[in-house]
Amino acid sequence: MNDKIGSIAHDMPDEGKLCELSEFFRVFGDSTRIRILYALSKSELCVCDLAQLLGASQSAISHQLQILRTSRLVRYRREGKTVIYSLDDEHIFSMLNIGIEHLEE
Amino acid sequence: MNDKIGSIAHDMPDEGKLCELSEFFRVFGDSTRIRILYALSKSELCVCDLAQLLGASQSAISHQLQILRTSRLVRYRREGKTVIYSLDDEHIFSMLNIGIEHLEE
DNA sequence: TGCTTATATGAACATTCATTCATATATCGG
DNA sequence: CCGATATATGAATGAATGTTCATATAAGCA
Repeated sequence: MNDKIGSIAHDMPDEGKLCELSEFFRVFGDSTRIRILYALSKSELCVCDLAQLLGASQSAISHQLQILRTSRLVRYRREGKTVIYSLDDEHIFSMLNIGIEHLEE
Repeated sequence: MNDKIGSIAHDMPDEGKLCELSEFFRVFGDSTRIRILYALSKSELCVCDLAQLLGASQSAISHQLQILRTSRLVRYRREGKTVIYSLDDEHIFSMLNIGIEHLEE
């Protein structure tokens, strides 16, 4: 059984990688951010649309968007006074769907 | 554009569902739990093996396993003095893999 | 230049959460 | 029954985190 542990230990990604992985998942672990991501999976949206849609303050949304930007989960571009956000890649979409599938069992 | 918001609002799952979804993801958002899940994706393991493998205290592992049990991410059975844990379903595995793929870009 | 709207950001506060320590429960061997 | 080993759990503590409030930046318009 020490062999078992040894071989698993050998196959494990290093702690840094698994830490990054948990940080990646943690970003999905907040309902405001999940709702932002879900909304963006339907359409690109500006900050004030998101705030209105989610019934949250502009500041709260902006703070959460910063986290999503830092994690590279969203893209953004400025158009005049507004800034328009969209999902960064399709992994995000499959991620949401796997979660939803899991809950629907 | 109010139409846009309206139709997205209409398509959004209710807040409760999206809250469950974020809670589900939050479970993956801790490096100790991720390492437990990763180890269990290789083989079923008892608590003391997990503790040794991860270099964590028995108590810390036990507390995290309780969270994983509550979220139905792991199964367990008693065998004599030891309790053996394993992954509960294959969604967990695809979940980990999507995360890993995402980081490897 | 001044005013308004849209967005970003820093500080403070309250809450959540992971770990540790101490202790309880459970199983086995003698 | 008693001691040893494996696991679970409650309380306490310190760290991480989401929101709010106030304010800063940026763009458009008169």
